[in-house]
Amino acid sequence: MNETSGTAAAQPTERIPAAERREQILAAASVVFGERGYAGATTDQVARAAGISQPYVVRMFGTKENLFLEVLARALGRLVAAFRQIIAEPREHGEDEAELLAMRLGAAYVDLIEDRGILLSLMQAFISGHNTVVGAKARAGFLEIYRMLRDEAGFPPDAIRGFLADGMLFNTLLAIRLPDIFDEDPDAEELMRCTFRGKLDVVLGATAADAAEHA
Amino acid sequence: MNETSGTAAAQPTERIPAAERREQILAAASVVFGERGYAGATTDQVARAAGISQPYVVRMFGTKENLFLEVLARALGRLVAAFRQIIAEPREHGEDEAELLAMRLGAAYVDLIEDRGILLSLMQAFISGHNTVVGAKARAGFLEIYRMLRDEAGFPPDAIRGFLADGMLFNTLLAIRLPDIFDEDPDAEELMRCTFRGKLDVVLGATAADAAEHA
DNA sequence: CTACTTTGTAATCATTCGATTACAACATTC
DNA sequence: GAATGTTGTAATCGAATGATTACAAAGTAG
Repeated sequence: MNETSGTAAAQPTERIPAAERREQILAAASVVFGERGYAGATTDQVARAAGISQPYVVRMFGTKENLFLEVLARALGRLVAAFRQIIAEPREHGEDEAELLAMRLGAAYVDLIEDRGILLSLMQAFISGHNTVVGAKARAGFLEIYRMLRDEAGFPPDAIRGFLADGMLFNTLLAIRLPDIFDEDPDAEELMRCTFRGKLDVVLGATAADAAEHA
Repeated sequence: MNETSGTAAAQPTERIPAAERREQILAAASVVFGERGYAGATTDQVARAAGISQPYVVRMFGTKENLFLEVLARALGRLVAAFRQIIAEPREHGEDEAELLAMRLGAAYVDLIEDRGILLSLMQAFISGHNTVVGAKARAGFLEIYRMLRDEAGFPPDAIRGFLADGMLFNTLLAIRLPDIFDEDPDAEELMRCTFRGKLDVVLGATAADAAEHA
């Protein structure tokens, strides 16, 4: 259960209320699961990212699967909350009302990348459909988003499809780490630019900050 | 290295030329990796799906990582071949020429689901960007598709984004196994229908055949 | 028939990893 | 200042898994 500890100082670990520690672990687990997937991540990696010992992670969440389910629920909660806030905002009615709302929701979605791990762990859950329990939660979560777009945002079917499709492409380009090869292949940046338009700076800012954090 | 063997008869395993056996393993691995991901799949599961022993899989491909890389290359090859064939087809020029080509490519993409595992293992590779060697191949593969749409199909940026986005949503709904809950939640079918339009029958046919095969 | 190559498996090894146990340090209450 | 609860870790266990080894059976060449 070892792993070469990074340069981060291994302080004697201060005592912290369980609720607060819980959120720390969930935040760390979001990043780790988002990067490596459910099966690819280890509880030890999560523990190290959270600055605590591996047994503590397991005891607090029972099982690794349970931890992942909570990460998924947390990510879904953040996403839904962000969307609902946009939808609830007062907006003037017009012919392009739906289009404007879609733009705002899209911007909110892109901004979610700042909360490192949210979108990636969501995506990791989405492709775990084969897993009985994780898959069920992922399907339910996806449908919740669908219903929100349909009922609360009032999107017509084509708008829903277009919005979800853009989101999945966003997630994929994020997961595949296209910015990592901007130097080697200019097409990588071109594809990112053609996908994100003006919002590319936000994405690059977040991924660059993450890369620096990793170094 | 055990696992409850299915009802499939465990024949004494006939001797088969290495090249043929190799393709069998790759086909089986496509399905297994597509369902469970790179980290989630085991070489033993691949071996059982191919009807041979686990050591043989490892010896033929060296490592699990190598096997996954070959699965990825094979999937990418099939996709590129299918696209190139459509692009090479003679077509009359008109104002909606690009749109028609996009429709045909989209149909070809959906049809790829028949070759079980191709699209899912591709998607699994796309979200493995964190893995150094797999991630590099996945990025290169994605960019190859991008270049094909841009240079060979002659798509404008917006068409590329739309096409790729639809494809990623397709992959995601496929991976999340939405058809599994058509009975429980009618919204699941509604979302599938809003995404695939007329092509839903093709998708359902393929996934149903796969489900029956699993039973 | 004998030697050699190809195709395949059984047995097993070393590692990894999730989980458990036992215990320690700190805080709180009475 | 005991007693009790909270927060945390070290040590370790058992199962899973990728990989290796040794071996067998079938084909092929001479």
